[in-house]
Amino acid sequence: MAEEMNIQSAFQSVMAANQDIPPKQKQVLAASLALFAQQGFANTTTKQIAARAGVAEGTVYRRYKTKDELLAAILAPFMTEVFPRLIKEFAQDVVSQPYMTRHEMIESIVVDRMAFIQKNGAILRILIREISVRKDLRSQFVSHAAPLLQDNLFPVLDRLKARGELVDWPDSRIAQFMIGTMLTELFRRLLLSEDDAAAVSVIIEFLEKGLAPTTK
Amino acid sequence: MAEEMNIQSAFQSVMAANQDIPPKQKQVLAASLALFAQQGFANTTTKQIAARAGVAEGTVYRRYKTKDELLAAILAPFMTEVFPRLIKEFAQDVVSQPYMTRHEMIESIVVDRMAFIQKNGAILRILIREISVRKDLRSQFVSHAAPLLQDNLFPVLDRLKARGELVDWPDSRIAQFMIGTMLTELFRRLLLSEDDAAAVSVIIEFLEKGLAPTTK
Amino acid sequence: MAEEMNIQSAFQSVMAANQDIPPKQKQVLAASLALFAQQGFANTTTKQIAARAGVAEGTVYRRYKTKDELLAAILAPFMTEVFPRLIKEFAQDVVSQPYMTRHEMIESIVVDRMAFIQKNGAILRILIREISVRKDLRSQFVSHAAPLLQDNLFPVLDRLKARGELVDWPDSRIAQFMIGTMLTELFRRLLLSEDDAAAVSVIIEFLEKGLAPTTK
Amino acid sequence: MAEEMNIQSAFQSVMAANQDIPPKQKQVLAASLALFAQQGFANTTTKQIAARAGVAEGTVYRRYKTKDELLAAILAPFMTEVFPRLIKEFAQDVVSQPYMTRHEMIESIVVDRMAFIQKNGAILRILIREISVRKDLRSQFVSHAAPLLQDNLFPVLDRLKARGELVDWPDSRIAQFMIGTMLTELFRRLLLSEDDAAAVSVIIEFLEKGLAPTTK
DNA sequence: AATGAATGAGATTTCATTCAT
DNA sequence: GATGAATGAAATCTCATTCAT
Repeated sequence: MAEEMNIQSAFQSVMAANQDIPPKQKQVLAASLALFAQQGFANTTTKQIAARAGVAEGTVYRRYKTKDELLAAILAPFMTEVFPRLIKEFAQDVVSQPYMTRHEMIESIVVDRMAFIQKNGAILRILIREISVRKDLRSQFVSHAAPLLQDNLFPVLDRLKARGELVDWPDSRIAQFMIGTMLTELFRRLLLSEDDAAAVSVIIEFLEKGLAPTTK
Repeated sequence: MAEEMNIQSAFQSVMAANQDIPPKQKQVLAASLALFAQQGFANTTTKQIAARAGVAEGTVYRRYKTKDELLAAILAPFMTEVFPRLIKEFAQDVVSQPYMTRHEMIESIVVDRMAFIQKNGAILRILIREISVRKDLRSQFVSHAAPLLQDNLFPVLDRLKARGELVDWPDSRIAQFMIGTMLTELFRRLLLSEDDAAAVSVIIEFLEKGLAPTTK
Repeated sequence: MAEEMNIQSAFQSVMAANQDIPPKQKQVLAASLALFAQQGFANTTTKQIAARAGVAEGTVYRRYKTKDELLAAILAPFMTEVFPRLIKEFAQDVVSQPYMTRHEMIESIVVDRMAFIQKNGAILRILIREISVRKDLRSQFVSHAAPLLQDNLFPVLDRLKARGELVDWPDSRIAQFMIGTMLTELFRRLLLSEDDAAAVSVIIEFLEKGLAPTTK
Repeated sequence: MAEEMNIQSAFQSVMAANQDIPPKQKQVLAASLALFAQQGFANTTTKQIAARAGVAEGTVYRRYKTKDELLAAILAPFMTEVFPRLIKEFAQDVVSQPYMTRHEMIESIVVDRMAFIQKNGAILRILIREISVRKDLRSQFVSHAAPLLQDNLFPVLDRLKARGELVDWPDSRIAQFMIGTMLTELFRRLLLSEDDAAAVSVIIEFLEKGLAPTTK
């Protein structure tokens, strides 16, 4: 699937969004990303970041004037570029196939999105944790994501519902189950630290059945 | 349902597990719980806890000698008592009804567990967040939860599988989808800050269909 | 003169304005005052303050959350209490003697104000230096001092002018010369580090002659 | 008055004393001067200087190896050249007119010196502030200025005193009042940010009367 | 038991200065 | 010469923890 090629890892995207950055600054960004994901933002010191990046502590502050800006530099391009692109790419794929079945749609979503999640697990972890802790980030995220879903995912769902391919629940609920189920894989891997290649196909089957229309 | 009555809110459980505590210490515990859930453990200062509890900062330390002990005092009883009881109660219910259908089992699980999640969302949030950041807590949790599920949930799943009531996936995967789906509700509510009374029945239907055996 | 007794040293006033302060906090305030006066605010580190006060560095921040607040704690009571009281006390003295001569007025002003300047040289040095460097402090000072002079000093000057006891210059100019001349003594002492007991009488004579009406 | 033409602005003098300086270094010097005067030396960063000068931060250090040298480059020529020349020029004027009256002398001093103060207010502000904070600068200034006044101003004062044109106070006191009164104008302008063309003549009259011999 | 001032280790941040390009 | 990224020492500030009252 050509689309898959388009999905860049969020880390690369963060870097792309921070073009023309001197190499040491990239190291700082990479170190921050790794440490924030591993230990959490609040538990990571700039000293650790500097050590991991192999730079002096002052260097951490050269481009990003506060630790919070460092977090923003990681999350912002993700929310404003990577995430939107991800959703729009999906929409394009789907719109070009008006007579998609539920299976085709879910497979189309899950395969690419799971690849994305696996590549960008680190940033997603940071995002999820910080969203649950910072009100400002939460509303920023909601105001970014809501219209994206509204405009790109929901019309597709509605069309499928109209054709009797999808259960008749509110779109937000269907999205909750789709996204949530994919994210459980992130959590599973955290706990079991094991990789399961079969995960994708199982998730597809689970969603496909779970979201089938109610048969009375 | 009688069982529901048995499910105490985690906070009450925490308090129960900390019996004979002077009132000020209870206030400290309650304040910590609220603040940890809202802002995260690392972002909460003992000063904030003291203020919220209406006590002096020194008082925070009378019973719990470190901030970490405070976290432990909240999470430990939850993991060692509340959580096990929750699962065992479920097992007892189910074991007494050998010919349960998938629907009955899932309903039996979800109704009570969702009530539990809704009551104890605060502690769960703390637990999930801290588990993702502390390796020790993670292995502690895994070594607690794994046998519990192994001993209580998995036999039930196996029996249902044997009777063709349940899809033939590894138990851990089925548990992942059941627990994960229920937890998505926590996250949904965090983002949308809206309560949906219909959530439970939708989740039941979603799981029931999603976990049905593959029909070929 | 009874009034002289009323003039408290600004340091005592700063302390008075910071009543019920634990002794260590007073030491912090006193150390800050001394060091700011000696080395300037920007050249004084909180480490120096802590060392001079004989406390830990954290103690410096217990009551005053920033170094700037420490400066404010010293200057604010001076501007809002000591300085106004100083001017009002003068006004009361003078108002009770409607037929004062220029000599009497100037003597009445200079004697007490010079005592004040000598006692509070340290704070005045800080105030003058910081005023010349911070725009906010400057306008704060102007908006405090201007009405005070307007209401208390200028009417007295006008009355003397009307009686031909005082040169017919704008009040602000007369104030400039009176205050300025007194302050030159501060600067002289800084440079020569010598005390001249005769200063007061010389200043009185200089002002008395300098501010006499123009004889044509 | 021809002399007035001779008085160059201190900035020009500073520049003159730093002849053969590449243009970028001049910009650095000018930026430093402006910023030190506005914000104080300690509150000005080399980054600000570089930005204001329109050069890179490294360039600030090409000629002046430390920030202190930058201050020295501004103040030194002022103290060693501008200031001495100012006083000597005055002396030459006066010596050539042995029968000067007090009015003539004061006018001769004040007119030119006030022009000087107005032109060089920025440097004077820096000088005064730093003198009050640095002991080395203070003694340097005293050892420079004292003999200059001793040799050039004091003989003139003595001659006038001998002729009964001037009050019989110590020369240092008379100098204090003359210089101090002129400097009050600097401070007045800082506070009121208004220019008063009449200032010079009022100051002359004030000094002339204030320094008149005591009449008994 | 409770208080809250004090502590000091350590975190964040600043900035004069250096140095490779 | 000029640049600006990098440095690291030192400054400001935070906060879990202790302790005298």
